[in-house]
Amino acid sequence: MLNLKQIEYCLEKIGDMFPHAECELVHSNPFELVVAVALSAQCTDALVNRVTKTLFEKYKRPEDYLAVPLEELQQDIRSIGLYRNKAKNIQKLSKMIIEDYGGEVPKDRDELVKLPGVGRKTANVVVSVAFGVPAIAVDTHVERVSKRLGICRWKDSVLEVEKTLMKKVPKEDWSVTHHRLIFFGRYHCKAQSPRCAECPLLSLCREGQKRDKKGLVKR
DNA sequence: CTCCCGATAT
DNA sequence: ATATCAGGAG
Repeated sequence: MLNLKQIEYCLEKIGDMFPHAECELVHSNPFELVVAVALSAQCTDALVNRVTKTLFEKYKRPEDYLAVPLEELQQDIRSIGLYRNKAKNIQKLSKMIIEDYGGEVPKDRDELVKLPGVGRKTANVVVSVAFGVPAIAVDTHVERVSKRLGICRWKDSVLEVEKTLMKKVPKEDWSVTHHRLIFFGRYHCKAQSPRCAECPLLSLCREGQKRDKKGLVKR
């Protein structure tokens, strides 16, 4: 496990690698962001953006998602995967935003979580990106990177990973750090072939010690 | 824990 | 062929 100094060193180096890390889900208002993040579960941002490019031309407001049959919305997002659950969630969430929140996306995370298809991770992304509230959304990348480096323990739940990061990182840096960890995981410390040979953190990375130059686990 | 699921990289 | 992708719900 890394101590605070080592964690700060890691985050500084990652910041050098990805100084401009930010949300890559294309959106132009909070409602579009909610939809985009809800669609992004177990799917790449690139694929979500490909679909929302046309989706957001057809569906502007929550009412628009309720104006079509479920099957039509399913087809419109089919290439995303998990499309039956996601289509149902988006219609229900649209209905709730109209009926319970006056047509506006709630700015409170505990309210966002009440929306179907919106869990803690998605809610953290929305408050952070759309409303500027400090938050650390722990997705697959943040979890993997934190565990490989030794910022947290392998057995930790995503909630425990989030708590650890919130404790180790100053609150004003939560959102930037969160995006930098995502970029580091997405483009460098990748799940299948991490680029350990060109990693400035190799010497203190416990997972890196177990891997060869190609980032493959040694036998 | 399982299920949902198509697209893409390896 | 298999692993992975800005997870969430039952």
